[in-house]
Amino acid sequence: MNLRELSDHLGLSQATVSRALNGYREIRAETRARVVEAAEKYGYRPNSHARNLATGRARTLAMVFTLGTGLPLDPHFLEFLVGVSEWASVNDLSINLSTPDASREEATYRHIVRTGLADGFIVNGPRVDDPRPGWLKSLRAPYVVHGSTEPAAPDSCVDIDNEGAFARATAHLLDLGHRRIALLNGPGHYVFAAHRELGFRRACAARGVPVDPSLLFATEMTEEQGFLLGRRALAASPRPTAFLCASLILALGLLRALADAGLSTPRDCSIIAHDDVFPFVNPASLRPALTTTRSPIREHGRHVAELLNRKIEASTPFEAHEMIAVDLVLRESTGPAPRLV
Amino acid sequence: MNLRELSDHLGLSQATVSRALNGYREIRAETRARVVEAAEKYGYRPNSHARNLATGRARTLAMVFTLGTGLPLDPHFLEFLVGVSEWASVNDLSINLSTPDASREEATYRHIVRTGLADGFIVNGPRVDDPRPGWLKSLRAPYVVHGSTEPAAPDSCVDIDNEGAFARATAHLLDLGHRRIALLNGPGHYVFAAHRELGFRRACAARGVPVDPSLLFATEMTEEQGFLLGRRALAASPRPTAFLCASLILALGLLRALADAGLSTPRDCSIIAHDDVFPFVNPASLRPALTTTRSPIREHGRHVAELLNRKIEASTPFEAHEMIAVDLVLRESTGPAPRLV
DNA sequence: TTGTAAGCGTTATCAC
DNA sequence: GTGATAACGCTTACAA
Repeated sequence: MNLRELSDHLGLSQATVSRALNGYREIRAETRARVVEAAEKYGYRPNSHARNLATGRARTLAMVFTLGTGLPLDPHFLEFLVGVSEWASVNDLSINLSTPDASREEATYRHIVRTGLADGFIVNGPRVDDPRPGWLKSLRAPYVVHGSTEPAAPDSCVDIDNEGAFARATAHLLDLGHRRIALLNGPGHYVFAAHRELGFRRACAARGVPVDPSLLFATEMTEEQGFLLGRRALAASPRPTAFLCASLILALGLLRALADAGLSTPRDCSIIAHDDVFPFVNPASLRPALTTTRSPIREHGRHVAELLNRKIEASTPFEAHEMIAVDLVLRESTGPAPRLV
Repeated sequence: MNLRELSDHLGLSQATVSRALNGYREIRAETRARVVEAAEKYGYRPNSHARNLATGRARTLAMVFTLGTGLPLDPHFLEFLVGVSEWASVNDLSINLSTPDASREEATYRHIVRTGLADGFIVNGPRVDDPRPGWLKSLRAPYVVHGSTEPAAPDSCVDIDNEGAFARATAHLLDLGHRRIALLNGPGHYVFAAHRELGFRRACAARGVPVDPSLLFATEMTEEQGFLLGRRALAASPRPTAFLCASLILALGLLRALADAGLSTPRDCSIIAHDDVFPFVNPASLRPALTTTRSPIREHGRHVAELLNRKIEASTPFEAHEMIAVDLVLRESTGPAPRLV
């Protein structure tokens, strides 16, 4: 059933039916009701390609996830993606997802713009000196960055206060008397990791506590790395009495390393992990329940989608920086620093 | 740059340019070369909506992931999705992703078909008595199921031999002398879980080993459940001497429960887990390295995409069942059964 | 308030 | 081998 058939049935013109369905003011209420009812009855839905062709819009948001750039395709991305998709569903937009390898990254963006597949882009996992904002600018495509680009860049973005969150977590550990704190951070080429380290250093500096570079780790956020680096950190002497983890997955590995070393938390060693809130690992149910800096990444997705859509619909371009709060949730994995061995 | 502009530049008709670019035979080689070169030079790309409107195809594969149906949105889905997307990218298809809640599930399928957003569907995580194949059939939309639908249903699907894999794993444990084996299975309403239990039971029956129903668990595949159910199973008396886990994530929790109980693997308790191959948890790097039934789920995605595309392009409908092999990878977590306590 | 008609940018069907 | 021209199904001036 297409528009012409429907309008024939109704004895109205295509234009009138189209306007009735699209909520135009000038349509008489009675006519509109008749049209809407008939559309319902026949299950009419406007063909998306025809509509997109006529309006010049794709009603689609694009996410390009480049494989092999060091960003492991982990649950963070999935949760974020779901957030985007939820918002899009509700607002009748589609999601276009592509996963090129690094060599075809730029071509993929250009392809999507040139063919009109999407109206705007979400840039994930901004890297230091990220080329993507530049590409998108020269393609004149709207985009929103999830995370921040360096340094106070003019790109629209939605981010959490990574620096503040890690400074606060660090301060909490310092308050508890910890002086040797290890940081299990994300990969160094990501902006968020740099910001977290900044927060860590800032809190330490504020108390005059020196930072031991050998306790700073930048790594992929896998269980395995959590275990390996945790073990390495614990071999230091004196060993750290507390850990800050950039992700719950890392913390899982760290817990294993601690158990392996016969250390108990929080008696021998405190832990704070950043929790992006995955459905399949709950920090409150771990042993011990983990103290976390918490920010549901799915919600970030909704915010990003909403902002991107605003940019797409904006008659005059604008940039916006949205900052999402991070909670520090105290549970059982943090306690007073032990005497050093 | 659109087709008209390009053909004007070339002094050719739109029809000729279009045909040259689409590889039609009748175009003179020289003409084609000239056209291709110009298209390259001006960065011409056919507008996807116009093309889709003209051809009646969307060149898009749809994945509908319904939230809150008990399928946790876990890394399995993401890895699978990447596989689909990789294949799609290479073959110049798009992915349309939506995540309705359960109440809008059927409407979402209908919406996508009616609006022509996609040419075919991938059905994930088939459930017992799954309504989706029925919906898609009545919508006359091509689809491929990832997994099997009950029982030997006529739906096209790509699946692994869940029953065979778990039978083989169970047999291996029985060979090692284990007689009390606990099964940490996925949620009962999924077909794959039913098949795995079948394999388990078949192997036990073949040796005349009775199955203790209190050692059979059907659960969401989270770390937490692995821990809780592992703990519960270990409290039985006599306790199980081996575990079969439906996922590596469950095994992670189980390992925690074992450590908690002061049990060592494989001395006190053997483990075999099913490994879908995630980038962020590597069974070979766990302590002990886990014996697994292994089947990279990303590869499933590629197979499903390829089969779905064949169905979409088929002039005459057909059904195909593709079975992917599962490896049993022996590592350190399986050993002879201990004397029961 | 409704109808007419001109796009939107392709592909496909004819002629030549 | 190439060129007109008619779809494809919708939106949107412009007319009435």
